[in-house]
Amino acid sequence: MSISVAIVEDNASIRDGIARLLNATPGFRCNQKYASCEEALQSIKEPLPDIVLMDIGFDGMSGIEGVRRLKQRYPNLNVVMLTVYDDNERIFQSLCSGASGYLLKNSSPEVVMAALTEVHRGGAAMTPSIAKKVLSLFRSIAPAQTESHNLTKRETEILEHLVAGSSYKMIADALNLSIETVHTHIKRIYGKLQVHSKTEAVSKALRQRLV
Amino acid sequence: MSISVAIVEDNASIRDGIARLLNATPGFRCNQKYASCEEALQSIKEPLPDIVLMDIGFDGMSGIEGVRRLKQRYPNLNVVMLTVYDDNERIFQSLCSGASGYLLKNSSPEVVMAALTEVHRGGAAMTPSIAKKVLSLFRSIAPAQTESHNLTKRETEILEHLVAGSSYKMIADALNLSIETVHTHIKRIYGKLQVHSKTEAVSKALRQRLV
DNA sequence: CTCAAAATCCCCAGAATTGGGGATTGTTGA
DNA sequence: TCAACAATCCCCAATTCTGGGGATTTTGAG
Repeated sequence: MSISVAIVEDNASIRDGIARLLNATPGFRCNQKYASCEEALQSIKEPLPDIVLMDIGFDGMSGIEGVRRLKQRYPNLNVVMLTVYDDNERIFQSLCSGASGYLLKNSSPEVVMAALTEVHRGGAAMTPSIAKKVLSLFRSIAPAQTESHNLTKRETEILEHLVAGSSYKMIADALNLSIETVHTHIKRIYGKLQVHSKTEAVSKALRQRLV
Repeated sequence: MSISVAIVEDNASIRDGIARLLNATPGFRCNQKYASCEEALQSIKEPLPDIVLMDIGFDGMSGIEGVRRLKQRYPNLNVVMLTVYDDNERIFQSLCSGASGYLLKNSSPEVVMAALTEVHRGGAAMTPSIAKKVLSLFRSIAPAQTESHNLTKRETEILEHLVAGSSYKMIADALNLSIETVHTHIKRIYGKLQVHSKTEAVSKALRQRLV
């Protein structure tokens, strides 16, 4: 079965060009074309396309807002941005809104096709220059280095349950332990993390990526 | 001028295989091979290679620590990880340590060569499955989401104190409120976040970047 | 001004958490 | 082999939370 692609792009000649290209390429097909996000949000429905190719620069709703709403309605839908913008803000917003890829319009048709194939396989695709910026953004927002608290396996396991919001009793049931054992483990966790409550432990665990 | 590549890889046959492959490919050359990070850090010097291909799984210093030190000494050096590991933690640490790419060892030689070319051009390279994880990590550490559970200002403030690990009493003292007021606010927060304990609230707050 | 929402405060009772104490059984590395 | 450590379980008392009820005062938008 070929990969079905929907296009959201306001420029008619670009839109039709891509559609023609897709339909002329074995393994791809395109039978959904939209000139705006509003139109796409209104008209798109089951059966969903495998991938939506989304422009960003629209007059009305931006492509970024479009991705957000599409992903909200169809969380498993793959959306790939195809745009001329390569500024950090748009990249950042697009990816945070759930885009599975970010391609520049100067990419060759082969690169775009390859990217669509990869996304369809469950991967993500970015042109190298975008990837570079993503890594740079990544580092800029990365949290502080995690220090080691050498928690034991059991302690880590219990900490995960704490993060999930479980009570002593729920943890005991889930792990087939007595509540007192859970109590003991948690006391040790508190000692190692230097905290005095579940909330502090959860906060520290999440912030320092212990779980 | 061809792209010069240094290899850091403990398995001799893999190491030599990649070197031979590079030297047999027009546009590439490899005349620096190291079996450990220690060796690489000691022996590598001007003129630097264009790219270092770095394994992760070493007996001594890990490849991640290796990248960190290499980038510390030569900030402009491009390091690309080439490894079998695809867990979030190693990916995260590698990229934060300054790697310009992350490839899996099951990648075809063509893909590796293409990636090296892109990195040499100033881009970054990841296999699609890694890119997917990077985007997922990216979202998980991204700053504040505007999407909210419409907590009021006071409620958000109190939620922050909960995340900091404060008890009702500590919050009351910090904000000059009665404990009962704190109690009331927290009850409302629980309702809005759909949780039933401080731990759950903290976990949700941190995961959804509400604070 | 007026009304709804936000913010403040109070009581109660059952449940949960915290921090002490202690103990036993395996496992494991020196 | 033996000490260190992980993992398991128990008791107690003080404190803290949680989930129900209320209630009043401020504040902000229309």
